[in-house]
Amino acid sequence: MKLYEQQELHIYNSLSKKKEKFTPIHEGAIGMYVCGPTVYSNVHMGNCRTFLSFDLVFRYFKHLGYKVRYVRNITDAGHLENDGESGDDPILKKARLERIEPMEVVQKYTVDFHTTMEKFNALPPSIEPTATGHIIEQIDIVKTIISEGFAYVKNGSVYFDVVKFNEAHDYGKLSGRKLEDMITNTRELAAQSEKKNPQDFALWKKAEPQHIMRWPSPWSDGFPGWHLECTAMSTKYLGHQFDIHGGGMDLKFPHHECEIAQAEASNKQSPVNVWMHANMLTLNGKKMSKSTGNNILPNELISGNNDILSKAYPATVAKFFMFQAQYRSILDFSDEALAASEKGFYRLMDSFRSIDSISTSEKSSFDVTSWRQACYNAMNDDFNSPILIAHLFEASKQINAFKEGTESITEEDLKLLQKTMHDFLFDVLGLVDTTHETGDDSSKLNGAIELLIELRNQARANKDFSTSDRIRDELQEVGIHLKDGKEGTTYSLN
RNA sequence: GGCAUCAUGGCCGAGUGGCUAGGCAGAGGUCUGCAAAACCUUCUACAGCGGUUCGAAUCCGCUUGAUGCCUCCA
Repeated sequence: MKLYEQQELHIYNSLSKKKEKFTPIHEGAIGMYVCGPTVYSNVHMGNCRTFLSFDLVFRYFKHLGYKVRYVRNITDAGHLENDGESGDDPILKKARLERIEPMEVVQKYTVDFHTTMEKFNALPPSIEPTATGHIIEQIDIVKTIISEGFAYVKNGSVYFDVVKFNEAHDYGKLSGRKLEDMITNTRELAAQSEKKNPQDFALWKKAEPQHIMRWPSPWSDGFPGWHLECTAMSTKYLGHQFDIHGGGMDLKFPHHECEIAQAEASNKQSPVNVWMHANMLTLNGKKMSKSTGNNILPNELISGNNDILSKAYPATVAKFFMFQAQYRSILDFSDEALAASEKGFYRLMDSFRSIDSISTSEKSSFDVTSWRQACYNAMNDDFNSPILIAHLFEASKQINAFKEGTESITEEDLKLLQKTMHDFLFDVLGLVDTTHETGDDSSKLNGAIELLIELRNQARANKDFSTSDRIRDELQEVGIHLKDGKEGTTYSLN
């Protein structure tokens, strides 16, 4: 029996604005699409939060025993800085700036994205398609939408006719907007427009002569509109209708609204059962943003080389910090909050590691089975990782009590406790126990410190406290902290 | 301006119509040669004003404030 048959998962659906019981279209298998990055600059922590939120979702599905096809695209063309009217492609802009090929820009930041995701111990998706690799599929969809009567050609560009679409469909159902309101509240158009209505969006754009990213099409040499790639690639790899589509909250409108319109116009059916939106990571109370510069990069976090944080933090600590908030809540990134999470994280890891030293009893005074189900209940309730983490801390407290002997546990229960903690800490949350990373160098260091600890303890036994304190204090100065416990002295770095 | 969302204790953050969230910090204690660490115990709450209800921080309305989207961003 698969785990998912025992656990009832509920997911908040942005489309219905409710938590719904989750049932995949095909039993035991899930198709999930998540909007990936536009690769014209380094991903910042805000971008990472979204991808880590969906990494949690992916990991939990897998943990439950589902077969998951997780598609996350790389946008390497077609994403204009405004509305597909007169804007620049940020990739082209960057290429001009750095005097390199657009595809060199794409390559550079795709690699950065991948190494960053690895640092956060995020699993790679099952398929990671690129927009430029699916031009033919995108052209096909444009053709279909034109033949269905929901798009028009103007000067070699093709636009989606939102007003026409809205006559038979509901444009705005995802983001809770009404087309009439949008038309009423339209801002003044700055330039002459090829569009019938400002709400229309580009499916295909004719390239200006200097625009070097271009592909032939029936309408012009040009490039696809931004919203189109996700429709093309999700349809190709997941079908006309699939289980989950995710992305950042900021993509809800217009991007995801347009995706729905494109899919309904070309396939005559709503493409996605459950829409999930991860909320923003803010800095100084404002959304992290590439364009305004209000952001912090993963490397700046890990190296400590930044003006925002007082010290360097491991990637996994930042991940733990983010999972202490639910993915649908806005989370503010601050030194104070991160430091608080870091202490808790190490405490949790320490207690997990100490499970091995617990001696077991005939009887358990702690109900491991119901605690374990409480952990699942937390995740089953729309991936509520903060509640899950609260339960893990509760286990941590119990572990200490087992060691003290104030509570007891059987061998069988202890094994279940250990397995459950391991499953959630490492498989589901995808955390990394940084204190376990020891190479050859550190084992040499370890030997040296062990010797100093021994010398210090001898001095203490001889009541030669000036020597013992000197060892302790001078090690402290170089960043080695000695900790005297009941079972001897241990140490921690920095 | 339009449409949304949110407002919880010193800080970060869950949750809920009546029952302890959790973490960090603070306070007290255990341990210790001292200190640190570790562990135990513990205080402070639900923006304001009305309403519904036996009962609301939780539901409804208004006010105030913040944020997001409406133009590129996860």
